[in-house]
Amino acid sequence: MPELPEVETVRRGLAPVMEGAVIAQAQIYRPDLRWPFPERMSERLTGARVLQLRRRSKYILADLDRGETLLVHLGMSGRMLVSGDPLGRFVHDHPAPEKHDHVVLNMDNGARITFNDPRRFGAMDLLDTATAEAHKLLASIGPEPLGNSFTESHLVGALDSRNMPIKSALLDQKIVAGLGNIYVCEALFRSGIHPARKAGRISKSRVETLVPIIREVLETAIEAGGSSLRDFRQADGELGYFQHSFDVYGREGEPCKVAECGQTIHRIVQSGRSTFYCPSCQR
DNA sequence: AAAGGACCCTGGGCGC
DNA sequence: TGCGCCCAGGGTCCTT
Repeated sequence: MPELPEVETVRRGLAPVMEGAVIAQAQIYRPDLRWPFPERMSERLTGARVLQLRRRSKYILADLDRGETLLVHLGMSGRMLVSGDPLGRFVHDHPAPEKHDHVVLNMDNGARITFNDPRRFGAMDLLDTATAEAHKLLASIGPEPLGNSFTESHLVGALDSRNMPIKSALLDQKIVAGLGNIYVCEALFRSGIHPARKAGRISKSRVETLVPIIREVLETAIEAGGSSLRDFRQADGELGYFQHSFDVYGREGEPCKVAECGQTIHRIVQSGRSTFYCPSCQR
């Protein structure tokens, strides 16, 4: 479910009920997701105050007041559901977990955050806050696309002499953080670049156009996701995803949205994943 | 070092 | 109603 905009939407949904609150009790219903949970995770979380929620790429980072940071990745199907009564009294009841509920954080303000993930490609870990960026999962991730270090010169340099298709290159988190299958397709469509084109053989000026386009695609998606947050129970970001209408993603056989184009959207498979594009608009 | 494929896991949709 | 197949927003690991 989550690319950068959806993860940011989840972070924004969780922040009001988690930041400043204490994890009164952490319930762990299985020993692992993608990897085993860290040692004594429940004890290390229970009683900790959440200082702030951050995001790095598709990871949510919850800095705790004990020098540790909870790292959360949603994988393909992970959700963080908010329930309970965050503005009311402490909720002591512990309803039976629903299917695929793996971790529940009962906050001292009455909010309950449930991590639900059917496919279990998600992950959780606890890291030292001071060295969080050096953590194995974060160390080699490229620049944040909405940050200052994602520049035209960075992207030109990162793609230079790369032999892989531009589609695969933009999915590579070392080149730029946070993009996934949907928004890569959308960004390539808007830039007019064919997804199979070799990354290193695209002209400098065309690569440069990708930078503002990627920013725009992500920012627009975040704004759309934000509108689904009015009901905080939908902090999982799902509405932000598919209520959005994409130009190409998932539109195989449907008409290109460019006026007068007349082509239909095509689907190809690149490194095992679907790519949607307009063969007329993208060269 | 770089590129491509298998693999992790569950569930939904489809054709038969 | 069941079965088998394909597909899905992510990422790591292994092989060339």
